[in-house]
Amino acid sequence: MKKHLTNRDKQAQETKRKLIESAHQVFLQNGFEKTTISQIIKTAGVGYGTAYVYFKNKHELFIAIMEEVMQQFFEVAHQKFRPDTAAEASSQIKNQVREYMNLAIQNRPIMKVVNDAIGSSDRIEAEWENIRNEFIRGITSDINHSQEKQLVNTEFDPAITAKSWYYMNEMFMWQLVDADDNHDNLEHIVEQLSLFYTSALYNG
Amino acid sequence: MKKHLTNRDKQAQETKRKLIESAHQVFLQNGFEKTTISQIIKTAGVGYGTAYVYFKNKHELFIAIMEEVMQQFFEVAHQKFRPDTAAEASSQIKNQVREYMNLAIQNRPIMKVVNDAIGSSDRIEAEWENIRNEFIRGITSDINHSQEKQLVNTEFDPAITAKSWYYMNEMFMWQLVDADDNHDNLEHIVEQLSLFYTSALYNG
DNA sequence: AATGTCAATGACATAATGTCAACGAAATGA
DNA sequence: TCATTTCGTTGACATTATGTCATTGACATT
Repeated sequence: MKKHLTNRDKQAQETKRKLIESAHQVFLQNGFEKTTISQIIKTAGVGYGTAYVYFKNKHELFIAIMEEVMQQFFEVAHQKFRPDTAAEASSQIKNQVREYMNLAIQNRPIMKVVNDAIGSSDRIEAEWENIRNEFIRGITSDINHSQEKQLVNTEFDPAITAKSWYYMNEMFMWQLVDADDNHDNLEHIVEQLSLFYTSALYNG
Repeated sequence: MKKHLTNRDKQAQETKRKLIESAHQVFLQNGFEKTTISQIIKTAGVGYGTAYVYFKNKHELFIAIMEEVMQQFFEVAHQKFRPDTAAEASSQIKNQVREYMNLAIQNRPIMKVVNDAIGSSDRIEAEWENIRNEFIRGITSDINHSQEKQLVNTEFDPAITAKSWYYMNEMFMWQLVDADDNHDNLEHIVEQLSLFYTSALYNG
């Protein structure tokens, strides 16, 4: 049974911190694939085996780095919206899309690496899948409520419609992350995506 | 200057064919990542270096295998539709979606590997990007025509709308490829996707 | 002070890639 | 027919990365 943090414990924490920080730096510089454990431990100034004391492999190390951004996405995902009119829906949807895209753009460097990493590792892809499902769950619930309020036609299957809508957004998000010149057309994309969605569900 | 195929040439052709065939088999069995050159050449019964005579690396070898399926997708992509009424549009869209999904399902084993491979290789991703762009180009042109015929509101940006619509479809396609139990709900998905799209664009 | 614990280490075994000098059978031509 | 050239084929090699593990020694405990 341990009571207080010993110096040894602090030292260990510090080593882990150095590893994460160095990994972050190296991942941003070289991308996911090209980054090696050797580069990371060299930057951190620790021995090779040390990395494996704290992380099972490169993927787990990267997931530790992803966590911060992931958290931000979860927060956006949890913002439910409960419009009472079609006009309200339109405006709220537009805001949520804008937040989602801005979040990605503001974290562009790390999001680029995340994009790499998703392709390279089932483990990391599963991690992103969590975010995706969180969004889809939220949207599904939103559609259900809108249907109960007679704002949306009940012939729409909430789960499938939610997926469709989320996928549209995610693909554009990755595209914004990739490109470097999207400050001008971001708002246009937000408008068009929202128009598509609200035209389908909240008109008619 | 060569005139006729020498025996040597035929032998070389045969070696290349054996490599492609063996690679196909091994890729289906082990997926893209886990397949190694050693496994392929062992199955083909040729020497290690031989693989590198015909293919720069594993990726290029896989692209040779993808080509057949790619061709089929290009064919579906090139089917333009030019509806004169909203009802016609709805029915034609539904058919095209169904064809796209069926094509993927019928080639499920290799499409699973393609999905792996896209994540693992920029070269292969670029190859798939060609198909994607071909679809998007076609859809964009379709929307333009529908707008000229006053079937679709001109506030829709054809390029962005086309991308949104295509992305929706592609994501569901990959999902159908992944899962094994989609014979029952395929038609439901087709209905819902088409409903989403036609509700947004062709209703008013 | 003696003993136990555990963070840290780097050499090793393993595995995959891409290259290349050399082999030898087929093609050429005299 | 035989000598010479061409070129498809080969596997050993150098290279590079991964994950493991026995060992070490500084720190904690008694």
